[in-house]
Formats: sequence, C-alpha cells, structure tokens
Amino acid sequence: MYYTIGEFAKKVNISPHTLRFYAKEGLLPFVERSESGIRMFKDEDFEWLMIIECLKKTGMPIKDIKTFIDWIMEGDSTIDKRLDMFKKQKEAVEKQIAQLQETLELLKYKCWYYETAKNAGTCAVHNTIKLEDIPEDIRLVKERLKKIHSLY
Amino acid sequence: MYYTIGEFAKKVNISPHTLRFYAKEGLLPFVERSESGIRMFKDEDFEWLMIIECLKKTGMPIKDIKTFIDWIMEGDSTIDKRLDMFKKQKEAVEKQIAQLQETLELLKYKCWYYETAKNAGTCAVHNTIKLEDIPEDIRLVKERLKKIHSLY
DNA sequence: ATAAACCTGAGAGTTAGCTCTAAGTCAAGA
DNA sequence: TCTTGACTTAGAGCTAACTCTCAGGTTTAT
Repeated sequence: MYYTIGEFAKKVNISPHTLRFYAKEGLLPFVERSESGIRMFKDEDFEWLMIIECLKKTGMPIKDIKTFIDWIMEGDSTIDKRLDMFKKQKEAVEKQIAQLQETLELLKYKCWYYETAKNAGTCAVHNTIKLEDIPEDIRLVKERLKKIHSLY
Repeated sequence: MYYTIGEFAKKVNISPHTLRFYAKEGLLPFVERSESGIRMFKDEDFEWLMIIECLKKTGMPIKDIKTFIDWIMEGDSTIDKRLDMFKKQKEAVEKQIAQLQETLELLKYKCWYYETAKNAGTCAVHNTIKLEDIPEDIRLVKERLKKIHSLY
C-alpha cells in the first residue's frame, strides 16, 4: 500500500509543501520513489513522522533531527549516540516543563490579582490589601516574586 | 535611582540591543527619558520586565504583549480585558504542559528502547522481545502509540 | 579639553521554519 | 486523446524575534 505525497499529507496532517521541505532538509531519506520520480510513502513511514514530530515538539532544530535520522539509517553502530540523544532530550523537556510550571504559578497569581481588582473596580485595592486576605498559595508566589526582585 | 540602558540590561540579563528593540515595538512606554533623550530605567521597571518575560515564556507574540502593556497604561477601565487575557494564557500554558508530558512519555519509551538495544548490541532485539519483558509503564506508552498509528 | 565609553535612531542582516510560485511532468477518468 | 488535477524541483517570499552596523550625540574621567 503506497501513498502519494498528498494522501500521506492528509494522513499525518502536515501539508505537502512542508513534507517536501522536510525532504529537502534530509528528514525523509527513507521515502521510496516511483520510476518517474514520484514519492511513494508507506504505512510504516507514519512511525518515522511520529518520531520527527516528537523531536520537533521538544524544540529540537531540524538540522539535529536530520543528524538523528541519519544515525538510524546508519544502523546498529549508532545505538549509543541515539540513546545519549534521547537522554539529553528527555532532560531538556523535563526542564521545559519545570519552567512552564513556574510561569503557570505567575499566571495564577495574576489571575487572582485581576479577579480581586475586578471585584474592587480598581487595581488600587492591592495597595491596601492585608496579607491575611491573600490565599495561601497566592501569597507564596507573591513572596517568591519579591525575592527574585530583590536579588538584583 | 536611575539606570542607563546598559546598566539595566545587566540587571535584567537582556542585551541593550534587545531592550531597544522592545522599546521600538512599544513594549516599554513607561521608561522615562533625560532631557537629552537618554532612557532612564527605574527599579520598578524591573517588574514590568518580569511580566514581559513571563508572557514571552508562554509563547505570546510581542504584538499581543504590547496590547496588554497598552491596557495597563490605560488604567482600571481595562481590568476585565487583562483578566481574560491571563485566564486564556493560563489555559494555554496548561495545554503546553500536558503536551510536553505526552512528549516526555514517548522520550522515556525511546530511552528504554535504546537501553535495551544497547545491551543486546542490536535494535533487532525488539522484533523478538516478549510483552512480559517490557516494564509496565513502558508497555502502556507502547500501546498508546500503536493506537494512534491505527487511527489513520 | 579630550579621549574613551556609552548613548541615540534608522535601518540592514540573520536564522528558523515554513509557505508559496512557476514551469514543467505525470496519471487517471470521460 | 484530452482534460484535469496532482506530482516534480528550484527558488523566491514571509514572519518573528532578534542582532548588528552606522553615523552621530552625550557623559565621564583624567
């Protein structure tokens, strides 16, 4: 069962333009061609695209993804490199999640800040608010922010 | 206490070039100027930069950040808009975290895959591996991936 | 007073990752 | 056979977010 680039594009939900761009960048060395030069995608190519998508989601640049694809094409001699790469990428994503969770805390604080301001009709309410009227979790974020500020 | 752009750049760890770029994009309407036109940053401007940084980390484009800064400059009449914006941004970040956690699962699977291949000396080991030799958590990811694949 | 270091805005250049156009080739249905 | 739509490559264009260069003005320390 073979697919043209247009059919495969629908399957993986990536435009044919983008698939050709990936091919040009060397991300799809596994794709077969017909005699007349037309790309023939297979079902198993779907798995390759899943790996590519996964690495893209980690923020890895296309050049580095190409390096990794080339390692796979090279065979078992590159297993160590591939393992190292995934370990590093795993750590990178763990850091990204931690970073986003910090950002989320600040956003939660800001939501509370504007909920309170909305109820009072003015942001000025935050000049007179008492510490004990601030919810526990919000107060912690507020104090963390102050600390960062005073570091500089 | 006023800072020149160079001094402030060090404080917030952003290059003077980038700060001028932000100013040009309208992100720093609160920065005062000396008679001769030189920017005079204040301690409290640090907080503005913290908000800008926070929104940038959520992936918000500079134009949208400018809209938000303009709302703050407009005063209390824009509190509702600002609250809505933060609520949406909070949801967006929660989705990003969920997405990264899925990606992390796949990376963990790949780490296990290559650890196993490394021990065996070949990726071919995965053609003959028994289900019961796959750790519980890894097996779950593997099955989830299969399901996604068969959807198409 | 003068050199060094820093400031200014305008605008050019860079990078990544698409996204599209053009000119031509190929394949399937009426 | 002919039309229509999808395929091909090369290469141009686009957007975001910087990043840097330039020519000129300002500040500060000797």
